[in-house]
Amino acid sequence: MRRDTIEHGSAGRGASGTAPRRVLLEAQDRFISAWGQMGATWGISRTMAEIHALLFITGESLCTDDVMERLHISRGNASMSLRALCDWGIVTRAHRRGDRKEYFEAEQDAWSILQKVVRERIKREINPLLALLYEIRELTGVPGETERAREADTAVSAHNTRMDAMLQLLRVTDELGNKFTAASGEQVRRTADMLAGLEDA
Amino acid sequence: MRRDTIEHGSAGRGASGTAPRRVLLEAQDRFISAWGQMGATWGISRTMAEIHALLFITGESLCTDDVMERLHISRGNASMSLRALCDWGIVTRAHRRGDRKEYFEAEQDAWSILQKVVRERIKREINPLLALLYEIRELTGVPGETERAREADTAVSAHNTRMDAMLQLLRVTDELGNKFTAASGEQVRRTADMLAGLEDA
DNA sequence: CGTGATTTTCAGAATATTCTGAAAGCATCG
DNA sequence: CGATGCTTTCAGAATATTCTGAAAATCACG
Repeated sequence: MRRDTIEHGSAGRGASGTAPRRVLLEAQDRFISAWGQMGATWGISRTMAEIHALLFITGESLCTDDVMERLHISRGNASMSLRALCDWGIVTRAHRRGDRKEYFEAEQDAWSILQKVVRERIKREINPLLALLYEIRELTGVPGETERAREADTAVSAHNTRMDAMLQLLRVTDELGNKFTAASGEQVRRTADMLAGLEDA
Repeated sequence: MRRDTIEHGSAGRGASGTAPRRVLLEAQDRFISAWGQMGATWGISRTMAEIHALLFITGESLCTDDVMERLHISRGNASMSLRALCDWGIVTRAHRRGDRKEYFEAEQDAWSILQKVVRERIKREINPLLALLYEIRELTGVPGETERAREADTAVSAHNTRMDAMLQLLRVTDELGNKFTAASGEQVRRTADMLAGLEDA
């Protein structure tokens, strides 16, 4: 994919912003790239991650055209990606009085972003997987019952052991995720500070 | 992508296996599909995840041809994917005396698989991202120093606050991941059992 | 309603990823 | 060595994903 770096410089005209401003724009661009890259490796479309990065790092509410211009993407792409970000709950729609346009802003609390992403991924990916695995597990005997006939079959019983181990792992992961996403901002903040402290020790 | 379900049935000939065996094969196939699907949504190629699922759920050591046949994939694909799984540390090469072929087997402990995947993803994805973000953070002032000129600039200082929040989140995540991947099997098992218990409460 | 501004949708184009198969590489054995 | 059996590599094909742009839908307001 083509990814051109934007020149926020003095190229051309002299009045293109003060030095701190140029540095800020450059830092934003690099943040956007880094975030986009990360999104891509975790199964989120790069553009979606970039739009999110843009809204987060500028902290402003931007309209579709702002996003299109800054990221060089089409209207359709911007529209669809923004909607998806809203569905994930990490971007919200906003309006300005006397302006028909719709503006978007990103959740500004980093931990809250993570909570929302985790919540959504559990709901969309872990839970359906768990349901499937339970279904598959039952093909080879109900876990509770001790089925004589099947317990005798070494292959089946080994299979069941493996399935049960995987199910436990997913259940625990699911539960841990639920605990985390249910935590209040205060709880998360205190825990994070504690863990951040540990790391220096 | 085309994904055909394999018929492990009595179709055609009568001697195609006992009933438990057919059920086992069906359960394996469905596990493989589910696992492949999950891999795909988490940024791992579907085939790689499927091969891993196959090796895990059968518990056997299989050679390249076994994998090719069961999953209907080409030799090249099988070879590359198996190598990648070995690089991730969740599949190991094995040999049988009097046989030149190479066999592969999957780590059988589910928690250990997760530990290895987490370790690798931290190393490959979180750490480089952290490095990038530190670099970007320094464009707008060194965190420690109180730079008068820049502190005055509201936009820059808000930017720095956001960057610092994101950096803290990633540092804590990284550290948590390291703690988890460093835990012994015994520690993990005890913790998991504890958490599994909590969930029923 | 009618008009103009804005947003959404979606077929087809562009791009990126994954897969194949045949050729090249590498051991091991006779 | 040279043949044999197995593995790896990689260019090009197949497939999946993402993006575009223009048409259709929606909306706000007179």
